[in-house]
Amino acid sequence: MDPREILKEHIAKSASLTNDQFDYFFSRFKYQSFKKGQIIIAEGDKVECEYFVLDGCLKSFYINDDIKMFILQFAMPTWWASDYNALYSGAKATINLDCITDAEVLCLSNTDRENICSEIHQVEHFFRWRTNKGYVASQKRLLSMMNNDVKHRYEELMTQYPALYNIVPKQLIAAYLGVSRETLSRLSHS
Amino acid sequence: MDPREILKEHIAKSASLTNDQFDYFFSRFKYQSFKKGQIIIAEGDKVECEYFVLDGCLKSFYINDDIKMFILQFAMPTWWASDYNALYSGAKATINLDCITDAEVLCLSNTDRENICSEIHQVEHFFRWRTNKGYVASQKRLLSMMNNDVKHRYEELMTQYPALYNIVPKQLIAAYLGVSRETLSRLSHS
DNA sequence: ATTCAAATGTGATACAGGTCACGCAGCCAC
DNA sequence: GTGGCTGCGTGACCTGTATCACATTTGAAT
Repeated sequence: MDPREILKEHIAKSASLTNDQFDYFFSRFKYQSFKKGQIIIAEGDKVECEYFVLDGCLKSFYINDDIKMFILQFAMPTWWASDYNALYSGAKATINLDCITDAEVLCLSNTDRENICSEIHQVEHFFRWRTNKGYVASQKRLLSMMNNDVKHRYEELMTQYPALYNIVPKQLIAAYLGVSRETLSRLSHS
Repeated sequence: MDPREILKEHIAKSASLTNDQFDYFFSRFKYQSFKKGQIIIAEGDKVECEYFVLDGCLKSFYINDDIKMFILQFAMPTWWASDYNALYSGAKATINLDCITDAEVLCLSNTDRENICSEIHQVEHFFRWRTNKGYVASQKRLLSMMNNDVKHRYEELMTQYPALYNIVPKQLIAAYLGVSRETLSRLSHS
């Protein structure tokens, strides 16, 4: 399916745009493709864009002072990713974004998003709903982190996103669950 | 300061409404006051509203099967609170909301919010930005949970919201940080 | 002022998960 | 092929935090 159709179908789930409105909206996106391992946003960068995944898998993550990685999000097709704190506030990136597999994305700048949001009410509606969903998901994950043990969280993740099992190295799954790779390994084999 | 002015000032930070628009917006809110300990949303309830805090302090929390409490949010004046998952999806509440102190709130129904959002573009803009901020804050807290130890998280919380120290029992602070009250107690005294 | 319940402090013990160390298997480059 | 890199499994040991138990303080209600 071509990028235009993927985005159109995605938007249609929560907002109704006329064809002209959608064309205008779509024209603000820039198609980009990346190779496995390529870095899209690095800590310290100025962040100008957010990314809509068409194909492949990205990860957004934080690296702490002990060089330990914590994964915020695996971004699969039709997911959005960026360092939203940096994007909205204009601060330098603290979050990294890179490619777990080869990937194709549509890229939308913060400026363009804000402009379209104020020009087209339904586009603003769409972004409100998208962020709502993200907010609710983030709270759920926070609760799960506090409430459930590693095994439970692992099974939860695998049930919800079975595709990850084949695509994503176990190390990264561990970094998402917030445990060491050793502990995760011991879980699966006992 | 009266409720109308508190809300007006709050909105003005991220959206510009005409006086007429604001009057219409404000007219959708219902003033309510609660006593310390009163329950606003209980698990299993149908959730119709979200709440804008004028005065006092609320907490939203989850109780797991072992009857352990996890606090999602302390809601201070000008903060919003509800079980947003239930509110948006129509599902029964899984989150509870109650009053740590006597409290005054403005209550807005989901239906009214959606109607005003579609009637007044700037109101939709406001709610998009509010949720953005919540989303970013929630991600920050998730990272802090994964990355920092209890002591660090405690100091972070006290630095950011020193008012909590006097208002909120330590037990509840522990439930927010995701540790036992005993561990938190030992921290402060060593 | 007295009483009772809730909140807090503190000791002893148990255990999940972290850390360090090592070995092995797969895979790409040359 | 062979060297080197990355990912994965596993053993031994250590540490932070939970849990249970009980003492003490605080604060609200009468």
